Amino acid sequence: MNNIEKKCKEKNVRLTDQRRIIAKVMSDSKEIYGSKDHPDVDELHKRASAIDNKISIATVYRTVKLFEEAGIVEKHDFKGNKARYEKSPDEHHDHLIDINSGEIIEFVDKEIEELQVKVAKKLGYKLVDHKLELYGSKTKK
Amino acid sequence: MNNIEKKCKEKNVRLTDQRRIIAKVMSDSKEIYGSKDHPDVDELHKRASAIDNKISIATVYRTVKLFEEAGIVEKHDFKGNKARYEKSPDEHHDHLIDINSGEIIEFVDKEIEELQVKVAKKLGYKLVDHKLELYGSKTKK
DNA sequence: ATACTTGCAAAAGATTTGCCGCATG
DNA sequence: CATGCGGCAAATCTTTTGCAAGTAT
Repeated sequence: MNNIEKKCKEKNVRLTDQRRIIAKVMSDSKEIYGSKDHPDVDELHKRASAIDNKISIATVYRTVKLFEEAGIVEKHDFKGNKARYEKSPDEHHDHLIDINSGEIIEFVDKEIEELQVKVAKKLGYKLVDHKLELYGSKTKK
Repeated sequence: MNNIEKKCKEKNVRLTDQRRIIAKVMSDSKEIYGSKDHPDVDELHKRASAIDNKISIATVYRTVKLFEEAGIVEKHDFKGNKARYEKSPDEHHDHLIDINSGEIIEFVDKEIEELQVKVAKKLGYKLVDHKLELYGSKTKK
């Protein structure tokens, strides 16, 4: 039983064949495709279809939304196009997107995290969520 | 002649009646609606229509895209919904969005800015662009 | 048994585009 | 005059939804 299935149990999200498949596809995502992998719904549907070819894209949409609301996966709206998903990481991280290759690098910077809280507080707010995306091009060395 | 019109001249963006109207609406945006104002295309169309009621929404779409590509306005994809626009500020800033009221507060934090460059460099990248959005709720005092 | 899920196709919401007459430089 | 622009409606793309039938607990 993968991580996502466990979380479904915890959160009382009913498991079905389709959801199990989508859970598996998302759980496997990184191992198979590397750290750059943040699939969109189409891609998830493709991968899920390889396991069960009658799964519909509507179900994929419904399932990622369900998982997102349960805090099981994270949705990202990187520049421009469709939403992309990754399973909720154990520790939070942000993303650097290679503007040439599209590759996504995950990173954490404690200092930046702390400063965000501080900035919000200074403005009279409690920080609830944040989004930090860096866009860059590889330094030719 | 407003700021946006000036920039159009500079960048050789041809001015037309419609574009002048949209430029004016965006230039006025802050003065009229306050710092929270980051209108979406519908809203821009509404405001433009008040000046010239035959302006079409397709033109608004085409114009904001044109302005964006010329670096004259900035496009934001805040959580979830449609794109919102503001005229390119003289100095860059980021946004804190009040998750209850939708109000948008602009801020700059030099330290965070510098850390971003540093993080990118550490990962082997030159920082080209970034997006930082804080989502928070007002601290009850 | 009952409430929740799924697949399908249709609908919806946002944005883009083809065409053709019209304006701008 | 030549090139580019604007209006309209149709097209596209992504995501959501109504419905009838099937499934999980």
